Amino acid sequence: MNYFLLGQSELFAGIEAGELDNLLDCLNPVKKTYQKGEYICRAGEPLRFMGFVLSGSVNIERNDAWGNQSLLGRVAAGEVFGETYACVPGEILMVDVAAVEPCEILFLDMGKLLTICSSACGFHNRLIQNLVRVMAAKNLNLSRKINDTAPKSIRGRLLSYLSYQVVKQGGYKFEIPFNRQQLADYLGVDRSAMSNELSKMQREGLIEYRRNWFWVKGE
Amino acid sequence: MNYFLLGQSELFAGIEAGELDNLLDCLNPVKKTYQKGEYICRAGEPLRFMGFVLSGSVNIERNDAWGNQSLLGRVAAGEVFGETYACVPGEILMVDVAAVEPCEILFLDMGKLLTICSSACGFHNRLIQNLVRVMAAKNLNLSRKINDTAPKSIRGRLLSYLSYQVVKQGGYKFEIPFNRQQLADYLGVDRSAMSNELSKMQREGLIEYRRNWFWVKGE
DNA sequence: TCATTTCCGTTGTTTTAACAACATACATTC
DNA sequence: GAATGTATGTTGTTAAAACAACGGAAATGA
Repeated sequence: MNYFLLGQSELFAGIEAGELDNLLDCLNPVKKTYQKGEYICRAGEPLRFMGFVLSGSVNIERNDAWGNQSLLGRVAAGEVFGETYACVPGEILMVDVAAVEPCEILFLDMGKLLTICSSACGFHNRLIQNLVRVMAAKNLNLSRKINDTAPKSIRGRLLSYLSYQVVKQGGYKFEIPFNRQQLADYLGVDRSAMSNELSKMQREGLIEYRRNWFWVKGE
Repeated sequence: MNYFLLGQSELFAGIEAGELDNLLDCLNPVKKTYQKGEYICRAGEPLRFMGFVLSGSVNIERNDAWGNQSLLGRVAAGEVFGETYACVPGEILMVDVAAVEPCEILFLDMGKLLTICSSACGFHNRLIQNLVRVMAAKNLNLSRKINDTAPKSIRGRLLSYLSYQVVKQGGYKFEIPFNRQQLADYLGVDRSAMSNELSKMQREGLIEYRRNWFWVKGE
């Protein structure tokens, strides 16, 4: 097990390496590996475990009955997915989870995780607090996506997304983690129309960009 | 304090009346009252406490700089709001919280809530598990809103919303909790255009409706 | 019951984004 | 470095939603 990654992760933050063994014994996780492009979970299935990405990264996607795809987010190594569904018994997955690259996933039983196991593993409490923070952060990401898609115009959505990137990345020049098609999916707009709008915004001097690098011009 | 409501709520579910006193002593909550239309929290503020609605109900709204309003949801008595923000120190509110009617709010300190207080209040663990489930449920609601606004067409959004109501309310005839303007805000579309689309769908025999009552016709 | 207000549906116009099709730039591989 | 494939940008057309304005129905309150 990669203890360094675990220690670095949000979920296991603040738990000492010595305690991790106890904790993992208590949680009894299952490790699985996946190929690039392989589906880890499919919409419609129930989910009893939460997933912790040990290596690689996964996409959270929604593919509706008519073939429209919407990229909801990406989960990198050290991050988790499915914790929400795993908390609500009987709830079925609304999204697909797919491996972007080869990856290893650690599946954690939510029932065991939420049950304090007497004194055997002293850091169990800490784990739960971390989980709550992780869920809160994820919640905020969802809220952010809602904000970014709330404006009716493509420009409004782009400005919402880019403004937040300025704050998040702490500067007016930054790199975004999406290509055009993915950004368009995230914002719920047509790619070419979005490219068009980006061009206009650049001509008007609002922004400059080159591939994935953006420069938002002042206030 | 209304112990009956507390016992009925998700957050305090499974905690006996006798234990509630200990628990509340430990949490040391603050109670405030608000008038109809009054803002309980404003976007841009940080939030150190989570809110528990003792009576009345509140709207979660987003009002952007250009005056566009988007209704994100409603929180009724016995439900909570702001728990996400309260979990992430330094995070500022992206939304406004407004009283729909006169209401009483109990503010709970998240720091105290997440810290297990030795053996004094035995149901503290239960409270935390409840909180996690509440956050998960809220998370799913956000996901649902994202799903409902993912389709590009008004009809697609309506079908997404109505299909879920069928599942949620367990039947093809149901009442929705929004008026037309609020539903349009929730779906992120124009009210009159939505009315128009509803008419079309009724003419085509997909649905029937009368005010807030809807009847979704078959599969 | 009447007056007032709020809510809902309809229509026509305008704006905007989706869509399709193509051109160009970039990256990758051999 | 040539060839291929992928990503991005551009343009014109079409479809759809936003918008504005209004009429009528239903709820509300005196």
